[in-house]
Amino acid sequence: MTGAGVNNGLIDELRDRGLLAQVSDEAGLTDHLESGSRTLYCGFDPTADSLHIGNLVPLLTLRRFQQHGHRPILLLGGATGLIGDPSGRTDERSLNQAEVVAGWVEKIRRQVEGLVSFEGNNAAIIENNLEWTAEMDVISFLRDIGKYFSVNAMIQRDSVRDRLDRDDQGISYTEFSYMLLQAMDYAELAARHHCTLQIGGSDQWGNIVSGMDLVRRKHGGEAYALTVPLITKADGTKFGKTASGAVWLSAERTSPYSFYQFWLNTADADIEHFLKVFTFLPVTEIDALLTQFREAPGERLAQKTLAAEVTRMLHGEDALDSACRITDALFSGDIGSLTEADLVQLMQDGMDTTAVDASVGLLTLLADSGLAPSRGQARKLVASGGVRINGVVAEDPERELDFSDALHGRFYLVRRGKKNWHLLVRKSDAQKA
RNA sequence: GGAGGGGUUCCCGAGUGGUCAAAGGGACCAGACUGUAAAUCUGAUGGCUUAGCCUUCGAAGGUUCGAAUCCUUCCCCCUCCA
Repeated sequence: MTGAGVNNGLIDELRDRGLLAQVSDEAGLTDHLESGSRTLYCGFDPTADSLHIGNLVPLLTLRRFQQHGHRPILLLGGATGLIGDPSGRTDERSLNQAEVVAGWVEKIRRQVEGLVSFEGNNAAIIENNLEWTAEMDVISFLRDIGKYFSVNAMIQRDSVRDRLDRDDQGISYTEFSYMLLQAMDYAELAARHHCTLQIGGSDQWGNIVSGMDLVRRKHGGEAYALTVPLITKADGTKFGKTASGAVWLSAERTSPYSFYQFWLNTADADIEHFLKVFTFLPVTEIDALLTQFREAPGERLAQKTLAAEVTRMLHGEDALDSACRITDALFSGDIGSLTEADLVQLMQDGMDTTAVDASVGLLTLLADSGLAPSRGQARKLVASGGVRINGVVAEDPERELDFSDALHGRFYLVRRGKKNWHLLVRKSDAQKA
């Protein structure tokens, strides 16, 4: 990764992995990439304090470019995040406070730092577009940037036209201007770092092309655009969502265990696709793995490999170990074999935990822990046999959990359905642990 | 501006005075089967101190023993004409 040599065949590899949605000039870009170490960028707007797994696709694509000898720039949208990208949105966004967005930028910065290398000749760079937009005055913006854009062309963009065509939604001038800001980023990075390629999700095509045009017009420079597909699932449901919401990259929002479980639950129909997109295993190795997997699908070797690879990459070896440990403990079916240390470990490894002083009613616990939406629902859940305490189906909804029959005298492992767990621990011991 | 149509529980959508916490479908949840998969089958899906009670059908009032259903005003959406 640190070498000067540039590997060829990157574009072909991206295509093999299903990572190529659109390219502005494939032959030209291929030559460009194979004739030297280039600089490319991808922008990430802070819309929350963490990125989610949808962002992983362009993020890992940057990493692939870096492995092929190119220099990636991670552009954090400290400015664009204040405006709101209309792409793919059917409604106007509400604006976030500037201080809040600035805080998000910092958190996201720390997140992306682990995914690309900052060593060597093609060390990654992190930029924040607030740097060159915050001080810009309106007149300069309109004269130096705005002059290059035709409103006639802008309103033809899908992201804008979708909103203009709607009867119930318009688009504000604020969001309409978004593509100018993004285009300006490309031009700025071209000037600062000789950046010649912007990548992004396929919904970004319009914005990226705008930037490419601006670079060419303003600087007469070389500029390319490439997008990766939005990830879809074979069953048509939205990728990246679970019952408890989006899957985040931050360990605070989505624990490494939950993250591991998300990948482990990948459908057979999606597994090849996901292995190619989300791991760095060579395609030949993935093919061999799939052959083995298809001989014994029940072993779910492919899912386990995917989950391990991605979890290790994002959260590290230790987090992967603990995720595997929790998984083994919970799904081996033998709760009674867990040692006290194992249970303490579960708690430390991020399992949802409630600590109480003495005793708590089962319904109250189910409702308060979020395992059930309400006491009434909890009651029905118990009636349908969907709740287990320490591995045993709970039959009495009025049951009091008073630790008389707790694991090691202080733990209750409560399970809803197959995959939803909650740990109840006696409070004095929770502090000690 | 004129003429019509409409806003129902997470979504779509039935319901035109009591038998309505509201058909049906989807989604989601649980159970069975399985591989912590898919498909399939079964059940559940407003809240609660759950054989009962309380709160919901755009909003606020009103009629009535009783309203999602009738009346009044208001808000919002759609279609056609100008």
